Amino acid sequence: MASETGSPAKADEDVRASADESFEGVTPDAARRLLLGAVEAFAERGFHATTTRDIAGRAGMSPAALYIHYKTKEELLFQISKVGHERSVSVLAEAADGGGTDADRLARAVRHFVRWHAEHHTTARVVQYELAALGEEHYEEIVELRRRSEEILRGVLESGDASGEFEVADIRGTTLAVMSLCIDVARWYSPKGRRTPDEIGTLYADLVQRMVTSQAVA
Amino acid sequence: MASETGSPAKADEDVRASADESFEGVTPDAARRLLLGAVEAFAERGFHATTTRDIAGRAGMSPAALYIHYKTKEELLFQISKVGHERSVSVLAEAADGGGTDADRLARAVRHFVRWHAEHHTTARVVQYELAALGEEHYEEIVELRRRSEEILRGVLESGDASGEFEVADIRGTTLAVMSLCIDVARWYSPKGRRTPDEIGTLYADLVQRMVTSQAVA
DNA sequence: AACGGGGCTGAGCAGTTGCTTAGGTCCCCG
DNA sequence: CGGGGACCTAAGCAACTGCTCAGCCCCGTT
Repeated sequence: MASETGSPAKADEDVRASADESFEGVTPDAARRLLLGAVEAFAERGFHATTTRDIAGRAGMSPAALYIHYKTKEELLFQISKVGHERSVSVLAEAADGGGTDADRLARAVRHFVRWHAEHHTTARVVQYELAALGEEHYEEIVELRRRSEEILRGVLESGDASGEFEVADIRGTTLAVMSLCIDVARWYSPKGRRTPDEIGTLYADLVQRMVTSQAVA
Repeated sequence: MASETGSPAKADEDVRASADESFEGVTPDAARRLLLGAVEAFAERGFHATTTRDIAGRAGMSPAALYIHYKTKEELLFQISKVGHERSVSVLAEAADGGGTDADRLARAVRHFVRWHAEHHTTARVVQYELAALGEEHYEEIVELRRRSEEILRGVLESGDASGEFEVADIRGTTLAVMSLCIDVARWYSPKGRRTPDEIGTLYADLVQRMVTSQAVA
């Protein structure tokens, strides 16, 4: 907020810290700066309330420069969504694929997934809450990625349930609930809060663990 | 776990029922129609992507008519947010205040809160995800209401933890998690889905129950 | 019948939006 | 040296935005 006339040399570390290293590979440099500016702006104000002038300004460029690197404003959102989703899916997949019991895999998956949503809450907010602004084709492509993360999680629950390690009455519903829990972190997390991303991840992993474990009957 | 059936299927068969009976008291009629139109539009496209012309159109009126009943578009959002929050807080409070063990109170609270978010998902979506578009003063007022619902839930957890009925390591964190779970229902729920609001409420109440209960040590 | 006022509309204003276009600068290649 | 492509800007267009205003209709009161 309040950086309309900010010095161009300014918040490079700021942007990098809050807005992600996931876009490191994007070239040329100007295209990456535009992406980072867009992530920031979309997360702060939402897609529709963000102007192309704002995005270009954050990247230290004129409004017209945006259209050299991206066809439309929506394509900018799509790139963010795509890269962000790919990143989060791969975080989840890696955690769930590791060895150990199904309980281990589940705990690791939740912890890492949550941690990603907290650490990259700026990107995650855009990724999770601005989907509706995507064009139809782009939307379909993203939905496919989301299906993947749901399937990964469901796979762990099914495996644990089949082996008797878990006791889950409604696997699909529980999967959805766990996803909700993790995703919603991006909505409320603030680096100023009292908990670190890792602490939240650990807490949530524990809560989820309890959700799927059979209870001592009172 | 008293049976609190109430009327069997008091669901209004009106198609508009999805858009809420919470605004029944709003008069005159035109003002209410505008509110309902705004809820629909905001839920579909988001506040910033919705035009005053769209809202007025849904209410069957000319764009200018909106300004007879509301000062700005933002005030429309504020009214929706306020009424919606008041409604959801009162649903939560009523459920948590009822008798029974703390486990009963918690289960009832989650079930009713979730059910509200599913049944009134259109309103809930606006209420929960469009806050950022509110003006500063209005925003503060709404945040206060949200604090209330968090406190109600935390109260139940604290009570159950103190009495030994629950075993919660991190009460604030768990409160937040439960709130997340319930609220996020509004984001993904669709009446076309395979689950009824009541089924989701019951499932979630069970999941939360497990979250706060001490585990059988394997 | 005359009045008055709330409810509503058609027309439109000033400002903003996403995006385009014509032209400039730089640097790499021959 | 000169040509060409990548990159960027200033200026601006057409469309749309939230919102206003003069005036019309309708209805209960006098």
